[in-house]
Amino acid sequence: MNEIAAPVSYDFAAAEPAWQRAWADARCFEVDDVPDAGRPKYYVLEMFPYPSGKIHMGHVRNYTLGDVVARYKRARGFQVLHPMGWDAFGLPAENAARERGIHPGTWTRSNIANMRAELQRMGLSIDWRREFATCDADYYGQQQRLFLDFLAAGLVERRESWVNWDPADGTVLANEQVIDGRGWRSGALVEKKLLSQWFFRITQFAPDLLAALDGLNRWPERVRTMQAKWIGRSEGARVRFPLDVPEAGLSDLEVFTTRPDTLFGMSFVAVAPEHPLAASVAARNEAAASFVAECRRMGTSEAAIETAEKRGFDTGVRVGHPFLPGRSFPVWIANFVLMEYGTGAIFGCPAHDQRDFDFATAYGLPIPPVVVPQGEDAATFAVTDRAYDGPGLIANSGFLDGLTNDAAKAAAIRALEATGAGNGVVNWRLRDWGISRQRYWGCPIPIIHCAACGVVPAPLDTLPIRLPEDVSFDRPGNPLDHHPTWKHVACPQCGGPAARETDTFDTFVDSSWYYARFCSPNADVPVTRAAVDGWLPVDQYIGGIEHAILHLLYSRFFARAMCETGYLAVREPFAGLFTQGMVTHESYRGADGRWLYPEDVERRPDGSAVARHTGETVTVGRIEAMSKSKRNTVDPGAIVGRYGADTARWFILSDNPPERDMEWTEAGVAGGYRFVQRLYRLAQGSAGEAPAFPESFGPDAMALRRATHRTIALVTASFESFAFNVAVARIYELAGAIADADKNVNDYGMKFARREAIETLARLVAPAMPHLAEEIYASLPGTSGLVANAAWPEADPALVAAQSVTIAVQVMGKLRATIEAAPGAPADAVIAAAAAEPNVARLLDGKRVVKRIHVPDRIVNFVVAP
RNA sequence: GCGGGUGUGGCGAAAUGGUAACCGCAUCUGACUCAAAAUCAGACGGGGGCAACCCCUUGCCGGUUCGAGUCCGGCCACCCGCACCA
Repeated sequence: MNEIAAPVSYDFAAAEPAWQRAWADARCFEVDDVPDAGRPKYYVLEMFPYPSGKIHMGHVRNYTLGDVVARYKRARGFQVLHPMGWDAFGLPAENAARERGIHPGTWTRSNIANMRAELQRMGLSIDWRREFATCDADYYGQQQRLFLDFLAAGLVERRESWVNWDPADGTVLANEQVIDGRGWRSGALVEKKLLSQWFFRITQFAPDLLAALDGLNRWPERVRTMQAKWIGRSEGARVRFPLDVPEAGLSDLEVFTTRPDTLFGMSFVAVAPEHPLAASVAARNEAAASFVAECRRMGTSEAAIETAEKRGFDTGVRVGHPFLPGRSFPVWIANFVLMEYGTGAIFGCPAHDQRDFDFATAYGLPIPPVVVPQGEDAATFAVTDRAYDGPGLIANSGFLDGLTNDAAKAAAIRALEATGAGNGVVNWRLRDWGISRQRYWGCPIPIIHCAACGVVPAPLDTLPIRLPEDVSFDRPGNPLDHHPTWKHVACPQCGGPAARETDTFDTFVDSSWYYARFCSPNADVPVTRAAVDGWLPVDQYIGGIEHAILHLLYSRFFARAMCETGYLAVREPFAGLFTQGMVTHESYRGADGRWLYPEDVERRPDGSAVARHTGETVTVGRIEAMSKSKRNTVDPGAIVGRYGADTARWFILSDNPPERDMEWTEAGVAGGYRFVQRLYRLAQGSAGEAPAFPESFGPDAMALRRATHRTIALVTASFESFAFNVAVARIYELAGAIADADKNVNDYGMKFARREAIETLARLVAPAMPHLAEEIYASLPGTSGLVANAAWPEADPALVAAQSVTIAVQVMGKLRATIEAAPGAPADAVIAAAAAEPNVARLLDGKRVVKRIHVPDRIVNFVVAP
């Protein structure tokens, strides 16, 4: 990094804190819990941060984007709710406690203090009075109350279930937190384990969560697609196959299929290793038991990676077939059948399903074809190399013969329903949300377990159930569980000895309703109706794409659940969603292969790089997302210290479109810094006197005024569409136009035009560079108050309208000349002028013009005969 | 495999179906300076031509259109998400 050696005219280090104080003193960004009915509201929210200790560039980008929107909307006359808080529960605090003996609360509070100061240095327009952390008892106590209301409303249930067990963290993970068979945080291989767990019944809302995606037209298409796939609706049938001999207390085996049209092509039935029937067989058959145990070891991990090999175990159990009386089929345990999907059992139709085909081939099972593609003969068609899963006519299928797939599906379902052997159903991929975590640093689940009364909700007047402070992390497992006294309480029902639930909520619960709490953060109920009715939904939510599924789906569920329990009227919490790209940087490695921080590397003009202190040669690696492991991070604090917050914000906005990944470069920041200084210097030229509106303007002054008003219109349009980089380009142009004008006459009209341009510039850059904007605005004569409270500039339509337009002249679609014309000039005159252009006339000479295209103020195109 | 996205100068990029490359970064040249930095001015997709001008160029091939970066069809590459979902 190069030091800025030049004499600095704008002292951002003094100005930025001063303006931040001025905004705080004027309470510019504070709004009421209940918005004014008379003014439009706008709720801007960025995903709140986990208090890891320091902000990173991803935060800077996220909060800069949100702040620009908030300040812009405020200038446009909206009352803007723009809050900030902390997603403060979670495992890192416990890790810090184990590793360094710091209490998780102490660690978290000190991180929050640090990060709050860093965010405040960015000059964000936040109503800090609304700040809270999810580890505040005021917050998580209300969350406990929500849970109890959800429980009473039938939205929560407790059940035994196979869970994903993270042996490294000693906790349960949701399916969504298992990535490639590994814990999303620890990276440890996940095992299957049977535990009693609390579940939010999110599947109740599956149809609504899917259908409502259509209405979220201010969400990125890909996020909606990801959610739709995650919810995973599929139409099919449940089919019951009678067991020849009852097994596991079952007289039949239930299967889900989307292909009831291929029921006559059945070759076998297969159940998941976790299926009760598999357990029952394993109980009396050692070989089956060892197969099941092997599958469990593989868990979701190896299986996901080694997708190829299909393995199974023939249980010896046999089932009948609803359409084929007298026939019987084998029941296998198969490693590719998922207990979590459908009924945990399938019927195998190898001819028309590739997985079943692979399995049947491996174990020598029959492959009877029942769907005949067009052009094939039912008598001779056979499936040999791979399954045929395309369309065709049904054959070898009794009453279904000759039907199309769709007709056969319907007919098969009718037949199943008539005999009671099955029925048509819609199946969902979405699973209920398991929320129990065996951890200390989370919100305690407000439940008491009594030997006599069973599961008893904690009485409302005992909330919040606070975490105990005196906990030890000197042994593995959950400190709440081995706390000497905390969990021992009297049963609220019978008064006998009972124990608190020692599990805490998944931290995704904490972040599923914080947007609602921000509306009335100090209420002694979870939310107050007038506040949430006034402010929700969030008009613009901004954050990373990594939360496209989990956090957003859970929040959508919570809004629905809070509607059902009377807290909200809004079922969709986020009307608009913007997903920003990542911040990337070059990575560097020393000769010995270790990663180097950018601040320790010097780029040479020839493109090579050396270590700043040792001079050793450095290899420049890929440009990738900033990460601690690659050490390609840049500390926002250092950047703000060296260049100021406005420069950092400006560079972030100017570099590229915000939804794309941006590359953080030293040259880019330095460029932003130069513009900050340039703007400041330009503004000095209009200090000192306040010109009144002149009687007339010279041509140069008029040109500058037109540039000013055109810029207002263009920047406004760009802001509306999140095209901040385009807005920046237009602002650069206006700055250039002022500098150009300074070379010309400086009459009275020009003085006015120049001052108007400078003031406009200050207001236009205010959302992006709020401190500099105030500094400039205050230096101009005739201004008063803060830009933060000023209205957005209005473009004068008369000055925006072009005085003359450049019309492209084409011959046969190729550009041959341009002409100037008055806007709206009649077609005849424009075409005549175009034809008179020497270059055009030359090309038209001797040719027959068959068509003259004229698009007003745009283009003339002559089409000539060949 | 399925779904989504992206592909334009050295780089980040711009462009209601209507002058492709605005603006910035980097680079080069000039002014200022003893000198450098900063600042200011200019050049900057490729090729041809003394010039006027001409040709080529938005991943590739084709189509629609007076006109395509933009719309349609088919490929290629890369990125992201999901993935034994029955």
